Amino acid sequence: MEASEKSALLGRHPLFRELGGEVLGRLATYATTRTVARGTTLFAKGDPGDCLFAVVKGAVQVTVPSAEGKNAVVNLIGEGGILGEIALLDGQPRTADAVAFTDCTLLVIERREFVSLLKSNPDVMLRLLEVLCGRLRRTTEQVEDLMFLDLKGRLAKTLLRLAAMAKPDGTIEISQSDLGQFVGLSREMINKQLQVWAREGLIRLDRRRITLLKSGALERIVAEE
Amino acid sequence: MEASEKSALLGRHPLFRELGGEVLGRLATYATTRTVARGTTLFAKGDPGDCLFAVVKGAVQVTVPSAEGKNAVVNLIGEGGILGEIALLDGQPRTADAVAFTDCTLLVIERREFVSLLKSNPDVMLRLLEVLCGRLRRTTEQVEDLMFLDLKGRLAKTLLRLAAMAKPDGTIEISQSDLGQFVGLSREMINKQLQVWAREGLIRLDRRRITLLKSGALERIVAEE
DNA sequence: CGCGAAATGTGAGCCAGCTCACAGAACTTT
DNA sequence: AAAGTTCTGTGAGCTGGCTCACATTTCGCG
Repeated sequence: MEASEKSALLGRHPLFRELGGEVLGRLATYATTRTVARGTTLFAKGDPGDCLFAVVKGAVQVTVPSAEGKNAVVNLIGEGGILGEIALLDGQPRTADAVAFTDCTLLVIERREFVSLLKSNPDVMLRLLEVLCGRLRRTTEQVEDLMFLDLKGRLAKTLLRLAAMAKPDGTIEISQSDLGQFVGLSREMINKQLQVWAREGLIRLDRRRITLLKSGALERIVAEE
Repeated sequence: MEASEKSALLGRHPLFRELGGEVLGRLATYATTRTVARGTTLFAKGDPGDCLFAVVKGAVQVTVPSAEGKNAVVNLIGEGGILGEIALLDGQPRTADAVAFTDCTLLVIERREFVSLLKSNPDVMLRLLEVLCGRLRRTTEQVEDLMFLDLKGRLAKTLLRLAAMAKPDGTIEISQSDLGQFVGLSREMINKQLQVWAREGLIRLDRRRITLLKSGALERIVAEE
């Protein structure tokens, strides 16, 4: 990828939006592009965290692994999102695994570069604070959901969230087992609930695809708990 | 409380540690002291967040309320901790309730003051980034725990965490129902498990007090899941 | 001191979500 | 087109944690 292209890509991200052209250019020259296939591990929990990723195309899954091989998805970073900032900032090991959820192209920025950018651009730091606040709100909400919502509520909420990130036609491309990991519930139960909603006409099921037909009804299900 | 006293208190907090005396002094004159009794609500979820709290003495419980009156504790901020920074930073409503867990004395800093401090002191911003990273790690860990640990694991972990915050004699002063809210499980189940551990000699139970006798054993319980 | 409130201890039964165990369907590889 | 592999659909039975319902103890206080 060309430097000017990278520069344009980075500039599109909220974190870097306000940077002047020349700073952006410098950052872009140091950023490397990486293209990976679905399923590729970008980093694993416990690794030293020495770089920041920006998603140019595709989506990356952030998951925490359990002792017994089960994974729980804590976040899905779509186009224009960044990931890996925490370990980068505090120098501690990574808290989670990151795996390409689709084929992806990414920009990788080394710690050294990023830190020096931060030091010379307080605006970026402010932006970063905002990004972290957003993350914290999301994660706190997830704690709430785990404590207070049951299968229906959590599943409905997850579907709505995924739909919001995906194509605007309300179609979600995901296998039901993957969906189970997003929701944090067993594949079988997910399937049973989806069947119910399909019979009620709220959604449409195809292989590796879910189409939301009545999002309003799903929203009501989330709310009523 | 006197200004010099406030100044000293603030200076003790990691967030402000590196500030020069005169900046600290200015901050201190604008900070107001507030003393509240156990159970006082500092703010509620949904409120506009226009101030930052620093805990001088006592501890503050951060909880999220559910529709049906149940509360789940997401954090406990002890002496030297701060709270309320998220809503302050991003201007959104508060994500959670904050209630004095013990009698408390607090310092309250208005948004206006804090933001101007931030702008003129990039060091503080860096510190703040660290604080947020820490919060995010904690919250993510809580998500993990909710997904992967059962009653025993979560209870053991909570006990260890509370013990680490409390007096060094390994004694925790809390009612079992409050403990239930910390762990996110029913008071009855908490009680039954505590009984088991008491019989096994891992802990000692008194009214509103739990004493850890063999923390090692509890740590092992957390680990083996 | 005695009464109400708060905190603890414990059994009984319920139920959401889990696991296990398949069966069929739909892709993909050779 | 045959043989995997990955998905989906579904029943049966188990179980951890919940709720409900009390009994008991301890504390605060008028």
